[in-house]
Amino acid sequence: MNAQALTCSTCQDGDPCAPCELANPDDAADTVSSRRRVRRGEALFREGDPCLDFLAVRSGMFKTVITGPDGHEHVTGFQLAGDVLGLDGLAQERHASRAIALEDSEVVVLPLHGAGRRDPGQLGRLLPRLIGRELVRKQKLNLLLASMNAQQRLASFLLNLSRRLQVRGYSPAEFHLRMSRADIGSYLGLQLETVSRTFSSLQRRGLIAVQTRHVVLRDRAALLRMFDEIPSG
Amino acid sequence: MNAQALTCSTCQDGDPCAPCELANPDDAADTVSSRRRVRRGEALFREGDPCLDFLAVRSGMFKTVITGPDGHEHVTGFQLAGDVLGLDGLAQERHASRAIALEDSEVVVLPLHGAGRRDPGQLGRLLPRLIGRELVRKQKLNLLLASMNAQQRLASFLLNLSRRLQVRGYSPAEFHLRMSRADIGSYLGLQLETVSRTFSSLQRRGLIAVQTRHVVLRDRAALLRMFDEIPSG
DNA sequence: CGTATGGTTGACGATAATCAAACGTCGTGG
DNA sequence: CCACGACGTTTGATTATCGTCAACCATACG
Repeated sequence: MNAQALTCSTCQDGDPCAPCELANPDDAADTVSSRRRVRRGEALFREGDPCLDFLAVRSGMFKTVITGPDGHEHVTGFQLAGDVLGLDGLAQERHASRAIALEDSEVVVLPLHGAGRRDPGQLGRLLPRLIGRELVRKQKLNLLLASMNAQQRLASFLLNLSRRLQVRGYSPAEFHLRMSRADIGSYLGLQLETVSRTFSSLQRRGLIAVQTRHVVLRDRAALLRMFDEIPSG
Repeated sequence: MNAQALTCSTCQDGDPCAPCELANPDDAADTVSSRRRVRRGEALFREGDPCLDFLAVRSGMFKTVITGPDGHEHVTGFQLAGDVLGLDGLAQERHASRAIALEDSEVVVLPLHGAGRRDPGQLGRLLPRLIGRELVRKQKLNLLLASMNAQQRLASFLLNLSRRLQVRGYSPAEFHLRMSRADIGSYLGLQLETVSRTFSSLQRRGLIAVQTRHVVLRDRAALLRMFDEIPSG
């Protein structure tokens, strides 16, 4: 009944909520151990790599990918500047996913066991909260994958991206997609052709304007209304 | 290419992996603050409830549920004895989901800020690992929801449940489902009719035997082989 | 005994997957 | 500079899977 219960202050719509994790990645760690540049297409880490620290995106954008039992690849998320990467590595102290830069990017390495356990620092205190958010987000993505149609999924994706860009000071109405249709499809559980068709459909209906990777959100209200459907129960 | 990279030692198949979290919930906390009994159908906590501690199942079984933007409910997981509940509440110090007992159950309350921050105790040191696992599990569920068909989803579900029961000393080949077809469907992103049909189909093929909620896994190898499909790429 | 809840099965239709072709863009090398 | 090839995108035609609607059964419970 109470749909609001699940939405945080910046998240009134029905999509996986991912606001800026760390306002300024540099501030988060007491000691920024190091930085690293990653070129477009390169992997920041891979499945099985030891995970002794984790990473915050300073600039650029990443996708995280896991490999299914049949060898098929699946995109589990997209990370913008300020987002934290590699939290799933906490389970085994080995990364469970692969992170690939979608453009030339820079990351900050945040040591997990930094200054010892006595003072976990800002970061240590933040950690449960960060992971909690990640968990909530994945849960919402589960909901999306389990119960939404193609249009709702794509609308959700665009609104989510829009909000995250807005938080970072970019235009929420007009932006450039850094990922391919195949990446979006993998993330949303759709084939790339379906993603393309759904883009076209939303454009015909006047809700957005698309030209390959350039997107304009024309009717945000209508996009939000796509989640008001009558409950099937 | 390397599908093994994602599977832990007790998890060779392609399903969301959820082994026993805490061998003995009583041991985990330095001080078990309290216990609580919950009757079948009752909620242990609800969305928005303050989340100051979290909970481990001592006996029985739970389902966790979130509510979508359209008011539609979605099952996010099932928790057996030893599993931890309420980790998604760490994000906001308020629960993001609702936990409902599928049978008369008992839980242990584990204080988050127990004996102060100086010594977080076993539990404190375990926490990142626990949440990490949860994250990995949700990620695998995402993969399932995004890329598997009905038969694979149900097979995955049954194999997962089987392994978790085995770890707890029950028969991995024959068990009783505590949740309804609707619950399974919600969890797997299928309609309850499809769940029912898929059960029947697996039975016709000789892979399982089902009678309402009683399940026998007849051909585990064949169930596992369902994930060897040729990658579509 | 009757009602309610949950499960099975059938018929049908809709949505998205698949297969296929054509087009645009970008980067490289002739 | 232009030509070529690789890659990504769009669109069409067709198919398959799953969702929807509906009827019917089984079991549990008051």
